Amino acid sequence: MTGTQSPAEATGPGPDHSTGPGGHPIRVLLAEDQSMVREALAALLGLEPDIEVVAQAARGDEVLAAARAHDVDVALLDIEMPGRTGIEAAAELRAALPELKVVVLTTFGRPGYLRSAMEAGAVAFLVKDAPAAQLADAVRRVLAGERVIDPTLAAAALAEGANPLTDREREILRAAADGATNAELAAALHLSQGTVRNYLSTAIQKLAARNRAEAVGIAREKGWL
Amino acid sequence: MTGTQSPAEATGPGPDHSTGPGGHPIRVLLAEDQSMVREALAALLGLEPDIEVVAQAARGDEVLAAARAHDVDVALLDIEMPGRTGIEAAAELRAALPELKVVVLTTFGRPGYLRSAMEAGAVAFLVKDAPAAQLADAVRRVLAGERVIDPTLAAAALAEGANPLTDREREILRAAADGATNAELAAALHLSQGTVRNYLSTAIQKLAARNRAEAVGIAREKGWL
DNA sequence: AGATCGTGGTGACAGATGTCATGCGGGAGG
DNA sequence: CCTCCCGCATGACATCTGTCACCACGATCT
Repeated sequence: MTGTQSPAEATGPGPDHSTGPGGHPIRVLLAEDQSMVREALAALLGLEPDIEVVAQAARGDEVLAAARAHDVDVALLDIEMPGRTGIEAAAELRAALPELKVVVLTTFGRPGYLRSAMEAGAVAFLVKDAPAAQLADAVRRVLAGERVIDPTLAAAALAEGANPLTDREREILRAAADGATNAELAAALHLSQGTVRNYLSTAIQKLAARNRAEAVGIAREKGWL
Repeated sequence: MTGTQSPAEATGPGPDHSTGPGGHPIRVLLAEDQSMVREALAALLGLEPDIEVVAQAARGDEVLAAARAHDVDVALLDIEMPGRTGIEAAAELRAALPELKVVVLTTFGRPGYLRSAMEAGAVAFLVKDAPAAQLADAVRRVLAGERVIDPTLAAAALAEGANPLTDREREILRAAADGATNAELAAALHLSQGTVRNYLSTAIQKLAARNRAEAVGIAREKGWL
């Protein structure tokens, strides 16, 4: 199925070839920090006659400007990016360009991510280990007004329930993630050591962990960090 | 801000690297667990007239069989894969098919990974946030007998020095990574609790960490885990 | 033969961590 | 109004963790 020609550059002068649903090719913004992956995805989408990658971003904080500059129909956002996460960028896009359809694309199918993405205004959520064909498919479907979400993940997200951690607990757990001691956490967050230990203790119990390290692992896995 | 210049393509008056050993297109095996990324990379390589992706693998333990079945010239291996890491798969390939050129491709430019990859017989080491053009380029160059390594990373790998941890220390640190307690580690590894603590203590000191959590983080970052 | 190193162990000790009871003040909601 | 919950704090207590000294065996190297 890789019998296509046209090695034209993705960001190059787009000749109007075959038409998409709206009459013009679908204009896509692709945001992903790893260039090799980003350009590979662009190549993949470039094989579709009705899709055109008109802009690329390597950082979350470049997304909004790029979307504005290129009159984009659909934005494909990776979550893990420097500058701003794809989720934050999605929220920004929704505020500034409500017409734009946002697809969140991620390595980790964490239920908490799905939840946050939907709350940030995304209309599709794809994991990178889904078949590649789903990517172009999702682009077309969101433009048609559909939402695209892996049903398994959706079920998992509902089953998990919401994040049980309070803001403070999450903040402290995040700060503790890289091995800081209680004293350092207390200093960094302007709290007493006892308070830090209390928050950590309740977080550990809420997550059914046996110590802070496991708590960090669980929270991370569920996308609650 | 990846200013990729020199998009020189194979049709130009360059060196004679437009075909594989027998005059046929270069036969490539692509191993990467995330289908979307794998198929996207395949699409990218498919744009090159002298390269053909003849086999794909989604798991490390499928690599050898796939390479054998398709008479492959170059194997492109991701490191993080289920079943077997790309590094382990590289060692396996060198033992079974010494002619085959192995390119290791990874998300994380950890010096320890580079070192392990080279020891496992890889002849090229690419990070996924390098420009996409380097991928096809590396494939051609390894087939021509060159080694392809990012000089910055090579310098970092030399500067880091070798992994200071003994086998046992690494094993215990790895087991401790997800929050197990000393008692659990002792039980799992058939050691006494005191021994576990001794090993952990020396590992913490070797890595200049302040506790096991930080030690795990440092070891992971350097690719020593 | 002696020195070194990795592995495995013990005992002791200080300090870090996790738990619990308890207190206070403020905001949200019945 | 009163209660519940969150943020913040303290003190006390038990356990876990990290460090240190010291021992023993086998392999390796000089």
